[in-house]
Amino acid sequence: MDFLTELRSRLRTALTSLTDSPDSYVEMLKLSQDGKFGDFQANCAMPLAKQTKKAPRDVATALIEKLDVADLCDPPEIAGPGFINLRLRSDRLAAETAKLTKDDKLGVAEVDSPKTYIVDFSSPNVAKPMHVGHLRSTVIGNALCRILRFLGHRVLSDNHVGDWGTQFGMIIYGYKNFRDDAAYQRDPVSELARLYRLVNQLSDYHELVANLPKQREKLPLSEAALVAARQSAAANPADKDALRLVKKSEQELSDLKGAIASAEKKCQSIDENSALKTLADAHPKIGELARRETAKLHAGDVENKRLWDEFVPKCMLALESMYQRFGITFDMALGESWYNPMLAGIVDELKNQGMAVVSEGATCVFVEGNDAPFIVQKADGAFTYATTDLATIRYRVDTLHADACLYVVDSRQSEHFQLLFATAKKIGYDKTEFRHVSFGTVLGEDRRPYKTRSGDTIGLESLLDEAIQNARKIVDENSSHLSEPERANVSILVGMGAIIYVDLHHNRDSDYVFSWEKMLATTGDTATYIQYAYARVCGILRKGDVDAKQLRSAGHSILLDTPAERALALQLNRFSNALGDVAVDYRPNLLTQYLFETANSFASFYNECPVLNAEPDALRASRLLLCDATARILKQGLNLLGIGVADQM
RNA sequence: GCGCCUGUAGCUCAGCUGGAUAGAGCAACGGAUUUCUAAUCCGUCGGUCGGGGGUUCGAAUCCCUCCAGGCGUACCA
Repeated sequence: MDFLTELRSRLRTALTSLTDSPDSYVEMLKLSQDGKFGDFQANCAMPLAKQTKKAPRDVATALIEKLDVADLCDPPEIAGPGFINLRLRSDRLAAETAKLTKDDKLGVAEVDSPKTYIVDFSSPNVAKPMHVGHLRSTVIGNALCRILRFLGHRVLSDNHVGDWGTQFGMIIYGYKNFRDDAAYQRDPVSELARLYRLVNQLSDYHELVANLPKQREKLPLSEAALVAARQSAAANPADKDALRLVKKSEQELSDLKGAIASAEKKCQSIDENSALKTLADAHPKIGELARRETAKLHAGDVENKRLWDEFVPKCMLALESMYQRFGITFDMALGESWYNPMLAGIVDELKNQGMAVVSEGATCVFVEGNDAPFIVQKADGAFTYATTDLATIRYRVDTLHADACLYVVDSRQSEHFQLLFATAKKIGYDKTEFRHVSFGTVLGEDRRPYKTRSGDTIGLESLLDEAIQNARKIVDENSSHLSEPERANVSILVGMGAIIYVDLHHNRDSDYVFSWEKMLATTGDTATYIQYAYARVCGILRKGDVDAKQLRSAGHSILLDTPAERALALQLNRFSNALGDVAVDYRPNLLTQYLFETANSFASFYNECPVLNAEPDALRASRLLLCDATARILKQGLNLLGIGVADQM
């Protein structure tokens, strides 16, 4: 039973005579932060006392009188300034735990009013191989889908792949000019990726070469500005603004120097490579020409459309193999191209309604409070991802009847989503929950975005391979009792689990530092720890030759006479609540935390309470039931995160 | 310039719709195994929650301000 939710509902009833707005007070009933304060604590008497100008302890006393929890808790106690401490009755906790051990859904009730969620995640660019930057979106989005679905919602996962943008023009241009037919026959996707990188690099080169003189001209100006700022600050040491100006000038100068150095380095790498240099010289307008290929594709050019039709399925197939490794399937993968036919209509509508105006040649929506425009059509007539995203909203709400649309996307795009949602609301989509489920960057040990030493982004494929290889070493050290195929299987589970868990266990808002050492640590708060706990439970059930189905249906009672058993039982009953917490603000880290605590409770129990040798039989049966329920919750919980388990490891 | 985010133990991070002595993991140190997997458990050490003001009976949490860092900011997505 979800005791927290039940107790809150009881508290709500008790509060009705004391306040008209019980909601915020009900929330103040939470898990105790310390076992000596009982299992739950209600902190609402103090603020309520302030409102009514009474003594907090008197309010607490009055509240307790109204609070009907005698069937659930020992008599409530008032402590300190007016905390109400609640401790569950052991008989009730035991009875509810017994019920949970027999429940297929492990005490998780389906939500009263299911919603239709569209979860937009992963969304790689088909032109480029997936890299570490796609990891978080993929992993967080998948976890949210599974959790919301388990709670009883209708969930549609959508891979909104980038298959229509500027990058496609680069591929087409590269294919027409630089392709290696043999390589394309052998491995089309790698060849296309190579062509993309090449065109991108050459086009960058020309842009940098064109801009370098301007930047170099700025250098003396920036230096002079710094000197002037320093002089002014020296003349007025107390002037804070002057000091600030010095810092700012220093920053700007250093940024400028950095930009020039980085540009020079990039140009140099081309200049020194005669083959690349020859190509660069032969294609001086490559950037513009690639953009033109995109425009032709969008305009329906037969040849480009044919190439697009040829490339996209190959790319999608390659992506598919990646998702298979994660065990992810999408309900749909409607890429940008799918919305193409609707874009002109969207812009027309915005114009007709007077919401979009032409500014500096581009068609824009201006949202109050934002200086930057939301550009729905560029000066050259091309549509942008803003247009596509509006069309997507229209489809998701009008056709798919979404109650909520989640976008699991990098936090750097927050401004885009703010404008997108504001615009959607303006055109009438004001009943749907739109939510940018944002997340931070994966950093390297140097606190810069995670890259290889040479500065390339790290491919996801090789990252996963490396994780599994590293896991294999650990498995070999620890599991001499397993056969070769078993070890290989466990290595995959441990390696993949490590990557997924590390990502999910951080608060999604924060950046995190990627570290192999921490991730694959065999101790502490890791996937491995939880997987191991699961395997240990399985070991007990296997060794005892326990028929789980029979065990569950035999009608055994649960006995909770030791602290370890009681703590574990309480923890098992929290599963439902933990999942609910995830759904409130789309935070999977609350589930990783719960699972770690559960595995931890089990480990203590395991240490203190013998199971197979327990006597009498009633105690043995009770402990076996706790083991079985623990295993099921750990397995189900990890499964909701996209992480697998093995019975032995 | 404007906007968003971040700053918590030596390290990596939770906690942030205000509540009791600020929590984990790692690292360090000390214990536990004739008993179901020691990839384990128990304990110790460790923090003026970036600084300063304010609101409050009560602030890591809310407000103001300063400092430090990251990101975004008109035709890439």
